[in-house]
Amino acid sequence: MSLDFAILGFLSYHPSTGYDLKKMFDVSVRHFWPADQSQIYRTLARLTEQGYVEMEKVAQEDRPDRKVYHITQPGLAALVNWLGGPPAMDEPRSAPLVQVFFAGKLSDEEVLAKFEGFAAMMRAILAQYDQVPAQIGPYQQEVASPREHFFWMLTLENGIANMRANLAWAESVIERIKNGQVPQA
Amino acid sequence: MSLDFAILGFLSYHPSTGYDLKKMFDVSVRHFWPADQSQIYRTLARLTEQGYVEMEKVAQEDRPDRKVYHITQPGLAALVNWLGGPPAMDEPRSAPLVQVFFAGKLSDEEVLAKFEGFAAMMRAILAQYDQVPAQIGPYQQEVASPREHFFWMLTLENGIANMRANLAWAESVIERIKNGQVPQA
DNA sequence: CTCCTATATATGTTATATCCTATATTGTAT
DNA sequence: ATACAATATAGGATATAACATATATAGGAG
Repeated sequence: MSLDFAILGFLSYHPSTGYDLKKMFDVSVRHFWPADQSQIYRTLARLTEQGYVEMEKVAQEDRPDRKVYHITQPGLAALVNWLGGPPAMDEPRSAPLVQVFFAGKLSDEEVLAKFEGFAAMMRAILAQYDQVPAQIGPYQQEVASPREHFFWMLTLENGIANMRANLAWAESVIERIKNGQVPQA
Repeated sequence: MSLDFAILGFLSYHPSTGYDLKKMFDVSVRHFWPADQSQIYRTLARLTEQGYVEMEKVAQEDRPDRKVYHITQPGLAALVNWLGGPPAMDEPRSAPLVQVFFAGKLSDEEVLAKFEGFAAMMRAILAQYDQVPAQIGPYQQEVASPREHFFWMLTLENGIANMRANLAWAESVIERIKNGQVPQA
């Protein structure tokens, strides 16, 4: 469902092709809503059926025709309705936490390696976040007002805040393992 | 995939029925890996085909037979292999952040209401977390060593740390809205 | 006396998502 | 000379999940 609205959101900035949308996804919302290329095309087809978007073929020499999608009035209404509606709730799914939950099965050495792996992953993600502003820079000028940009940056702030909390947690666990504060079986 | 290992993990404590598993899920890992009842039964069927679990029918008077599943040697090996393997990575999906990303379409009043909704949700989740230790208490005695209990509590710690970071973020946004620090269109 | 909850399992349908592959052409790098 | 990346779209297969419903019985609340 959120994919539908994310696509409508991007189309509300300006008309785009599936290919364009994929690129925009990959530099912006991918960090909290990754989208497969084939999924974008299929969703575009469905949104067309629902009357939320319309398509115009733009012929090109040499390359396949571009199918440029634009949002319709009902589409814009649906988008604003969802945005202004109740806060979206989602069931969190975290495979890493499942590993932690049952990590008592492992030895202290294995657990230490696991948490050091987590910490490394989290640092890598924080490093990726650092590059986001530069990546969305081009789109910012082309597409967004300062107001829109502000909200884009809020999602980044949220990602950073969460990842820092996760890293601090992982580091505290590493400390406890090293200090022998983990109960033995 | 994680559901498979979560089920194997619980069965590694002691044999259980699908019904038992559902109850254990709902008081423990639900906060980071919710599982549908029908999904548990289907996964149990698949794990049986794979030879990771085996089932024994226990006849009961008056009620349907219990199908008690226990983990096999290959199942335990697969579990430990996954736990000790590379850190599980998962693509995060956050519908609320999609709403934030496109929230520039809304008025300041609507945005304020939205973030106050978020903050209320987060406080409710933190309140739920407070009750988790009491909920898993019974299982703790019956099933887990202090070592296992330690790792259970680590997942709770992680949830609390993340949710506090989220709440601080939401509150800081609310402040900025109230102080007129949000750029206008 | 009726309704709800608990115990216990299972299927059908739909939605969603992932992965792989196919098609077609141009430009760039090795 | 050849391979790879970019532009552009799309379908098949598979996996996962969500939601509703079905079966069957006992016990307690109102």
